[in-house]
Amino acid sequence: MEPSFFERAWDVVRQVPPGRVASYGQVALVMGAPRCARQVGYAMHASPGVAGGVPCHRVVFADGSLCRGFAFGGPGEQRRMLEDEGVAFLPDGRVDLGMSGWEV
DNA sequence: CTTATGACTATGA
DNA sequence: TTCATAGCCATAA
Repeated sequence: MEPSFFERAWDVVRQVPPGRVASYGQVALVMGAPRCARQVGYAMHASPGVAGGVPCHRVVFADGSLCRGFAFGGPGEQRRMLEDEGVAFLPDGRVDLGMSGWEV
């Protein structure tokens, strides 16, 4: 059985090390679909979660903002998890992609 | 087969 | 700077 688009997205997100965040477009680009950022977001929604090996909380918008209204345990929970891993946040409430962005 | 939806991104005002 | 709109494409019905 071939891995679905979602499973590939999960595989890429799974490669994101702790303390780093990747944008949906970044994940899509790595998986070979630079125009499928939205579908990556869909995959995160359908992801098994951190318990399933998919740190979807490390996936943020291209500008570093997080998805509000959708959290694992409650609002602000995603940000708390990232801060706990050492991700740098800006006073605007966005992630410092230039410092904690997923870069090899 | 077509239509509708959406955890996005880029662009314009 | 923020806000609004268009385009993009996989999945579900």
